[in-house]
Amino acid sequence: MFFVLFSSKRCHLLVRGFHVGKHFSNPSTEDIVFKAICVNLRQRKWKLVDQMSSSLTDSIVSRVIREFRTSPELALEFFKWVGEYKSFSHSLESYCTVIHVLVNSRRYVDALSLMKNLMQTKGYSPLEVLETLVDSYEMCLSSPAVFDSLVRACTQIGATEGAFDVIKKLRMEGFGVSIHAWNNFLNHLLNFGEVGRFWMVYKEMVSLGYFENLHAFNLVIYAFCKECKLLEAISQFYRMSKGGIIANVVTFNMLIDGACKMGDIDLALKILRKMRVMTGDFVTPNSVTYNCLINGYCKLGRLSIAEEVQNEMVKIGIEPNLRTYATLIDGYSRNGSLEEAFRLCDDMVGRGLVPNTVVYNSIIHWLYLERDMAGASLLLSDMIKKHVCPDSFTYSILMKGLCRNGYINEALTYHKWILEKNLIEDDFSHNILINYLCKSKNIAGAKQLLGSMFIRGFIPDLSHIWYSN
DNA sequence: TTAGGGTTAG
Repeated sequence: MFFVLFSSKRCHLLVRGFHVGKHFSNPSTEDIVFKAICVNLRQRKWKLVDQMSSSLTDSIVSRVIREFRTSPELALEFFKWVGEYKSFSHSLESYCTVIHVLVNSRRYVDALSLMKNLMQTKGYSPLEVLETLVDSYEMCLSSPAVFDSLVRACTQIGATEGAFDVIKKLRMEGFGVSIHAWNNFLNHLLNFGEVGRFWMVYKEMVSLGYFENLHAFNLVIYAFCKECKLLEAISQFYRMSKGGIIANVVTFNMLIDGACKMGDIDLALKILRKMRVMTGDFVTPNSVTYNCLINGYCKLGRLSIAEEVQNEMVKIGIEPNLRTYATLIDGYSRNGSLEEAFRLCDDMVGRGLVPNTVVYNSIIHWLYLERDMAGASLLLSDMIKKHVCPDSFTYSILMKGLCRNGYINEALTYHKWILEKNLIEDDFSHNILINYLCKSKNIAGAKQLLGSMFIRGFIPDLSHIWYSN
C-alpha cells in the first residue's frame, strides 16, 4: 500500500527532497519512508526497497533495524545491503543498533565482526563504540551481554588497553561488568604472557566481591601452571571443589599439562587415572588430555610409551588428531628418529589427516640440524607444492638452517625477500641472522638488520648488542 | 577457557 503511494510522481519529488536535505522538515515523511521500507522488507521485496534507497538516512536505517529486532537475519541483511549495494556510509549509531540486535539474538560472531570492523577499519576507539552502545542501549531494549561482546572484540584484535578502558568506563558509568567480561580480559592477559598483570586484575575483581565461576577458577589454575606452580594450581582445584564448583575436563587437562611441562609425568598419569573417580564419572578424558600426556612423554624422549598412550586413546574411542601426530612426529624427529617420523606421516595421511605447517616445520627443522640440506629443500618445495602456507616458524627455521650450514648470504637474500613481502610477524628471524652475522664479524650487516627491526617495531635484546660490539 | 613446531648469550 505504501509502495503504491510512493510509486506516484509525487513520491518521486518527495524522495528527491529527502535526498537533498539531511534533516526532515516534516517528521511524518520519514515515517512514510520508514513504513514503506518495512512493509517491503517484510515481504523480501528488495526491488521495491531499492526504490526507497535514495531516501535513506541514518535515522531511518536505525529505525528499520530496531523494527526487525526479532528477525535479526533480516535486520543484518538490510544493514549489509544498504552498506554494500547502495554504498551508504553507515553511522556509528546504525552500527551500534544492529550490534544490539545481533547480541540480543545471540548472533555473537556477526556482532563481533561488526565491532572489530568499527575499530580496525573505521578507526573508532573502543570507548567511542562503548559510548554509542550506551546511548542506544535503552532504545534497542538491549542487554549487558553487548558490553561483554565489546570487551571480547577488543581482546580479539589485541587491544588490551581498549578492553580495560571499556571495563573501567562501565564501572564508572554504573553499568557493572559481568564475570564473563572479566574472565575474557583475564584470559587475554594470560594469552599475551602478562601473568603479573593477570594477578593484579584478578585481585581487583575478587576485591569487588565477584564470586569466581568455573571459568575464573580455570584461569587461575592456568596462570599457576604458566608460572610452573603446580602445587598452587592443585590447591585451587581443591578450593573450587570445596566451594561446590565441579571441575571440568579443561581443569584436569591444564593440571595434566602443567605436570607434564614440569617433567612430573607420573603425577600427570595419576591425575588422568583418577579424574573419573574424583568427579563420579562426570569428567572423562578427551583428545587434549591424551595429547598433553603424549607430549610429556615425547619431551622426555620416551617415544614408545608415547605411542602406547596413543594406542590407549584409540582403544577407548578417542581418535588421534592432527596435534597428536604433530606431537609424535616432532618427538621422533627431536630424538633423531626421522625414519619413524616419516612412518607416522604416512600413518596420519592413511587416516585421512593432512600434514599442516607445524608438521612440515618440525621435520624441516630437524633435517637442517642433521645437515640434510637436500632433504630440507625437498620438503620445503613439497609444502609449497601442496599449498601448505609457510609461517614465521618456517622462516626462522629456514634462516637458522641456512646459517648453521654456512649459507649466510642465501639466508640474507631470503630474509630480504620475506621482508619485502611483509611475511615476517615476529623478531625470531632477525635475531637468528644478527647472531650469525656477529659470529662471522659482519657487524655492518648486523647493524643494518638492527635498523630493520626498529622500523618494524621489534625491540632488540640489548644484551646481544653489547656482546656484538 | 586446555594440547603440537622456531632464536641468541654461556
